[in-house]
Amino acid sequence: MVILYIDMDYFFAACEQLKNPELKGKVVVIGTNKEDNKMKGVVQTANYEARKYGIKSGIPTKDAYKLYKDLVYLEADEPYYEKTSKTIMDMLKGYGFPVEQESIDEAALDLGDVGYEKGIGIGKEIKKRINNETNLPCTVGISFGKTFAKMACESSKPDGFGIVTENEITDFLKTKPVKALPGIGPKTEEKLKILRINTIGDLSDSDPLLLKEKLGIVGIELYNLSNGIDKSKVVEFEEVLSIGRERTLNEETTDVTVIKNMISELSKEVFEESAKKNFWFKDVGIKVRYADFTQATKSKTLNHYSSSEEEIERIGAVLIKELMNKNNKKIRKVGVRISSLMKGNSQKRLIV
DNA sequence: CAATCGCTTCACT
DNA sequence: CTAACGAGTGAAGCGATTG
Repeated sequence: MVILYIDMDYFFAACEQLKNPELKGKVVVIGTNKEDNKMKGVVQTANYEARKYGIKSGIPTKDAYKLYKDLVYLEADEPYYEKTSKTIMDMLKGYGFPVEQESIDEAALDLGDVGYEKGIGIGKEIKKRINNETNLPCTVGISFGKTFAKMACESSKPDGFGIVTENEITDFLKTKPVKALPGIGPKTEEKLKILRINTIGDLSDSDPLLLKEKLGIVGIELYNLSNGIDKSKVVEFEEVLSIGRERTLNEETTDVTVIKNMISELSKEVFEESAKKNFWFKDVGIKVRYADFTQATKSKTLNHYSSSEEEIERIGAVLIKELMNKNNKKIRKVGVRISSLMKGNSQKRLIV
């Protein structure tokens, strides 16, 4: 089995540099927020010039300015990135292998049993075509499992090409920090650190039962990966499980009217997104983040599938009221989400 | 006792 | 150097509830 993993390099920033070549060589940051309240947001993508100064995804924008005061801040131009993404994904699908789109700028191809030699040939060609046809840089990874292909890709960035075979996997993994495994973030890293597990090698030498106890099912998957066992599969049609929108308010507040207005706005956006994709939903949920950064959520399962904007908004209003009655802490951010989705085709109009 | 519900936690970019 | 107060999106996990 040969899996090809393609990941665009600093995708949003690269797209912006394509639109405006004058940005090349400059420190560029795409933020999560609009220009007017950019200091309340975080960095979504930073180009490599920015990364040299320690600016990376997830850090507060105001910290990015501390690291480099003359950076170029840009709002995300999602429609443009989506369009570019589609061009790339369509090209990948043209090869006829199963393709899983992992995100807006990542995809995995299952080349089946073509062997590494042919796989590398196809990978090189794809990389070249992406460079030629979009003028954007990307990195390609090849391995015998999706997760390992992703890791091969990650470790070859930027503008690289990484191959890890069955024979090489043990050496490839053993000295890397556990954080290099997809799915291990700060929290899991910390839990493992307490167990004195710092590298993937440590993980492979650890007791799987202990991992299961401390991390649940995830622990077993990590144990397998650390031992060179990658069960992940390329899934062509990954189904969407939920659609949500959340937004930070201009100022922290306990004002019901302000909150309800935001709920309406978000409900509308969620509805539009679901209508565009032709989804019906059976669950509506809301989320708030208080001024102290603690979070709370509340959700309601309907007794039927719905496709009504009014219903999202109405339930959202009820739920937020229940949440606000419980305490009157200031609210910083609210979110609306629908889940238990079903394609609303004429064929299946299920009333439960 | 398995499926569903309601909610929290976590990992990305 | 470390703790910290930063957005938005989504999936997964888990205990409680229910039929």
